[in-house]
Amino acid sequence: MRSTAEARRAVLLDRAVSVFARNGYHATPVTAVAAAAGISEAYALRLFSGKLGLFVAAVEACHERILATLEAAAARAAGQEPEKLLESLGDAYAELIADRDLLLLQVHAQSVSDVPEVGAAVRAGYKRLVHFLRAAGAEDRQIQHFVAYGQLCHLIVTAGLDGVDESWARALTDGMRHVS
Amino acid sequence: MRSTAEARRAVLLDRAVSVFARNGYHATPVTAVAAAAGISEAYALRLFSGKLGLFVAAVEACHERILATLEAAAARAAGQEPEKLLESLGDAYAELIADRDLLLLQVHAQSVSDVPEVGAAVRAGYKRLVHFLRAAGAEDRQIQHFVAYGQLCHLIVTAGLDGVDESWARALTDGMRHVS
DNA sequence: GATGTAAGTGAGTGCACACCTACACACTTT
DNA sequence: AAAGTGTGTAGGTGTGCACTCACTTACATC
Repeated sequence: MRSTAEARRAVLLDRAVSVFARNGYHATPVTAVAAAAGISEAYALRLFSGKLGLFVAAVEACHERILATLEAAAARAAGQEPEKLLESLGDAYAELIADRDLLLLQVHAQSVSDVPEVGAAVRAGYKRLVHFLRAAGAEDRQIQHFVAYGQLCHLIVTAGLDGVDESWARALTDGMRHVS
Repeated sequence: MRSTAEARRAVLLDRAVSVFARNGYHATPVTAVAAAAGISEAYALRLFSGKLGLFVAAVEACHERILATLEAAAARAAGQEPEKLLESLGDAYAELIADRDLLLLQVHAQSVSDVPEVGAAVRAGYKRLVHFLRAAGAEDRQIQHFVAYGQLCHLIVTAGLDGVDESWARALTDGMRHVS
């Protein structure tokens, strides 16, 4: 027993987020994820009972990490009025543009939402996000605004707009604070 | 000669938008698109020199149709002040939630943007959109807002949020005007 | 009616990939 | 030391799919 299955699952998930983020669900073979985690394809499949299970778990892990980021930012900016807090959270989300992985995976998950299990996971993620923002004191209108601009972040990352130095691209990226 | 190649290409493209919209690039076999257009797979492949060419052409057709929709809305609301005009355009875009196809394909295209040809097509689409909105008199800040909420439409459609009758989902869909 | 050309297809070919089965190893328990 | 249990893998199987090629029609031109 080199390791426990639970521990393997954890590192496999971590790698899965990155690898799936690169090419999406259908375009990444399980071998790629398994190789990144240093285990065999067969074992990876068995640890999550199939490719779909692995992907869904990766999406959930992605949500987990995003929520954690936002919670950390909220804790850091505690005590501010809701307006300022929301802005801090927005900045925190925009910071993820640098990571790319988490935002990319969100987009890939969205595009596979027609698979019931994935769609459910995506909805669950946004449900949690909305609940979190409400608990932070945000109005529904502000939440909608937050999510809309979050989606804009996704576009910026997937289309690589932050690497385009043209006026039209800057119209979309301006004000989206991130260390580029 | 039942038909000209050009005519075939047109109907094939039309079907391709719908069929690719359903399951995305990697998950839809060319046979499905060809069948929907009533021609053989071999011929479909040859008409667009490969699956990738077909997909990119479909994405471009999608942009074409969206721009046409917006231009029509702009013509309808001509003479209004920019504020009102932008609102009309936003409504027009939200109407597409009913169609689903055009918005779904946008998301799928985004998720395959790591393929250079697709990424270029996606960027070209947004470039045209920004130029159009500028010509309509919109400020960059308004354009960014327009696109952000457009992305929110994409989320609503792909995740099927307009079919979820829960409070958190309504926080995201409220005010997005569309005939549901 | 012979020749040319463009439209259109059926039947492959090869490959990538998800999943399975049988087996091997490590470590524990009695 | 024998048996049991959980970790891990090598290799095989079947299938789905993009792409090719040889071939057949439909029409045009002379």
